[in-house]
Amino acid sequence: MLQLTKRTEYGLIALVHMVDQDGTFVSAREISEFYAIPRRLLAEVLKDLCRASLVASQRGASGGYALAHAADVITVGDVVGALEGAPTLAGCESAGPRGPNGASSGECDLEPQCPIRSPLHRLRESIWRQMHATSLLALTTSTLPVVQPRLPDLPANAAS
Amino acid sequence: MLQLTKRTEYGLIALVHMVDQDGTFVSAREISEFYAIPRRLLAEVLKDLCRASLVASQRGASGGYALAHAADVITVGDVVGALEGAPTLAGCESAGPRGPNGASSGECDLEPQCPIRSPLHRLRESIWRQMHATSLLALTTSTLPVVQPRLPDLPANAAS
DNA sequence: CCAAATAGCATCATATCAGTGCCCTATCCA
DNA sequence: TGGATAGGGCACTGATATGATGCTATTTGG
Repeated sequence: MLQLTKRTEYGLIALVHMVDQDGTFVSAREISEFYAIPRRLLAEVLKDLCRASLVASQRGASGGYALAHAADVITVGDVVGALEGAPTLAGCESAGPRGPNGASSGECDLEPQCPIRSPLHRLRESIWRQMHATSLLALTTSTLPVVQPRLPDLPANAAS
Repeated sequence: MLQLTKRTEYGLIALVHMVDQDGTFVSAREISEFYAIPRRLLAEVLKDLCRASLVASQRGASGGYALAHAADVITVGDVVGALEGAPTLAGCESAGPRGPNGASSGECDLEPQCPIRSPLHRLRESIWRQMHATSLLALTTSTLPVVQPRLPDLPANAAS
């Protein structure tokens, strides 16, 4: 559906929240109450982020979570990858190992040949790159561009 | 889940197939057999593409579908928009009308404030732009770059 | 008239996801 | 030392979207 899951959304919000509380451990309950996010669900998300070493956890009373790295190091791509895996766009490219030329060597479910596998690969990687070029710091400082390199203007041939 | 639906995948394949059969009407059955795509599902997809004026349909025997525009005019963004609507990334930005500055004026489900709405908007629009910059022609000529400007290299911290 | 093909609608099955509950372990503090 | 707080792990349920199919009507060419 080309949409981030609620889990990723919650994870991003929590991480951005931690950017402000620099260094201090924040409890999942505090975040969940502040943003009206279901407690347990947010806890699951933060746990996954902890497993991915994006946040550090502190158990026990007055414990909580804090960023494991600097805010300009953690990227949206990291969060997405940790919470929902790398995007695939088409089912073709699910797990096919890619050769040195970047073309997928994996099979496509659609036979005898899938005409969109390779180009969709590049589109996906482009999106993936953008997400990895967007840091938490960029999310907090809304005035800064999210993606460093400028992208081409929207072509006029967009029918939509 | 940040993944195109099967419907979009099938639609793209069908459209690319039509690029080769330039002008000639191709039946849904032919395409479905050639690529082993479920007949009925492909028919539904093509019907939606016809409603979106991306393809022209010819009813009756020896009928079928053909591109309604040139292959370099129809873009992946058009197909995605027609088959699954514009991507939203976060639930925040579902249908909020955007002001002249590009910032969403819509409400976010998460209160009192959603810290990721605006930046995610830009990310989404960037992805959206890429899709609209990728034409069917670019999908067929795999040797050409899908997106014009080069993007930064993928960081090594990509999970999975 | 018949066969082929689209148009439209309704339906079923399934995978994913959102959300919750229960129990355990760890830590702080009185 | 015990209680309260907070994370860790797991399993489970319900909702939603999607994949896939079936049936019927309508159109068109031979």
